[in-house]
Amino acid sequence: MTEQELGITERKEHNPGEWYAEVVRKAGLADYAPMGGFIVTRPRGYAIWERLKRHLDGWFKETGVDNAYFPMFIPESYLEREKDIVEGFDPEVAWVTHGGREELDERLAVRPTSESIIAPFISQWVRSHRDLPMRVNQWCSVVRWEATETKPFFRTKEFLWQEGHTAHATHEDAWAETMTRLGQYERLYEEVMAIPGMKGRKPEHDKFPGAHTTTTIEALMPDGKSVQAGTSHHLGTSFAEAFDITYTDEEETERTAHTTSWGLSWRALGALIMTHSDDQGLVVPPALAPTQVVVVPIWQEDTETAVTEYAADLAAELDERFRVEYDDRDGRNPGFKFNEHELHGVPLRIEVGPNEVEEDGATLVHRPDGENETADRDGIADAVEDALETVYAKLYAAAEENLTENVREAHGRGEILGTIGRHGGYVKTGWCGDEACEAEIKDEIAAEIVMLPMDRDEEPIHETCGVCGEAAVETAYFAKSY
RNA sequence: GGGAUCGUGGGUUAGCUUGGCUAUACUCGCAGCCUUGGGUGCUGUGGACCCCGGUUCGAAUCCGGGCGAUCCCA
Repeated sequence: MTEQELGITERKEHNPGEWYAEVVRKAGLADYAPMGGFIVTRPRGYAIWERLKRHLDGWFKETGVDNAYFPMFIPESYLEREKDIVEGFDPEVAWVTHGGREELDERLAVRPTSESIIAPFISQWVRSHRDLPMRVNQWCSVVRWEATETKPFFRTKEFLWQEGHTAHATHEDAWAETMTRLGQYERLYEEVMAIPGMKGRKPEHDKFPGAHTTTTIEALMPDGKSVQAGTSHHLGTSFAEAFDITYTDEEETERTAHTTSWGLSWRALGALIMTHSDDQGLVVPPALAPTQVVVVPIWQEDTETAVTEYAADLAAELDERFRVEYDDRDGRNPGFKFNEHELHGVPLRIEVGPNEVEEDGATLVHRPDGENETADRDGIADAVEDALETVYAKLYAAAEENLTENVREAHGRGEILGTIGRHGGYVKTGWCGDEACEAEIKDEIAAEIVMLPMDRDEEPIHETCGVCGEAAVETAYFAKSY
């Protein structure tokens, strides 16, 4: 009874939607805001976002990206300069029409994305080929007034993200940039979040408005749905033309630049929660956990002094290398503390009682599976380091297994529908390139083409389209998605 | 886009069919006591009927609308 009130009551396997909502609330990550579709990100949730951000931002800076900040409002006339952007985002733009009591002469869009406010400045800043490549990134929030249902972190009307915008001399340079950023997103997912991803292209009809190519990294959730985990767009020259981003080359000829943009949002948090967490609550890989290690002292009246001194000393030593919490709260028994730290997703728990003091050791317990190990007091920090690596490895292995077991091949309408319906996951099949063939699957089972192979010239796995039977031009990956 | 379920202290909830006294219980917070190998016990105390309108002598309960949440289908 008590357990049901404080902990997670829904089972991940039976009711993933409700389970997810419970983890988000009870692990203290977010609350619902008074306006539908908005959330309040609580310190525990924001701390994870900050760590994600720190990793990615570091890699950006190492690879020539500078941070900047642009206004959150975009004049309507700016937004209209690239017609695809207008059409693509029109239904979900929030507008500011008044400043105080005064109606504005020109209404202002709350940025749904910032190409149209950043590009005009890149245009001013780029004069010669020596100014290229030009790279700016901003960490900010954007607003998209989605009509669809919202879910904390996965889909909210306002969300936090980073958006990078670059200009390059050649198509090839821009392509290299696009792939560099996609690679960094993949690295973030794999190394930091312990989630394997698959890289690919979006089909024509699902590209970013106006883009030459939209690339994506997709991650598979345990309920069989795919998440677009990050995107990187080669924008070609359409934005440069619309916003006049030109440069003078070595021969003093004026040329149009090639631009890119790329973004990763707090949807990554949603994917993280959904992937690793369980019926006990949140599970977070060590690299992201606000608290990596919790030390819980366990004593009886006559052992109190010995145990607490030993445990406090141990915690202090570990604190030099890890993010450590020493949980010496009075009036809470160990069981309570264990449950609470499991709910909060602390990757490693260290139990210290009379037995450990006696043996000059410590008991290390892994969050993902409750596995115990004993470590010597000497060299405890190295043992903790190893244990944290083991925790990461366990999480990655489980996620990787889920992915590899859920990429299947199918051919023919019934087989595609049946395979997705029965197992979820990805189904690859030949595709003729016609959107209508995707629509046919989508209408039936709400699965769509989430990805095409990165290499345009790759031979399709089947000679004919899995839906209509015409000649296939490429391989399509169908999946249900968030 | 269509359908279903739901909204009561911070959390979980009883009461609603058949309108009626100070709105139930657990948990939680605070003060104090107790003390620890998987959600310990005791005392005191704090805190709620999603919003607007309607019916009525009287609405948490009935009716209408709105907002919000979850799930299923397209």
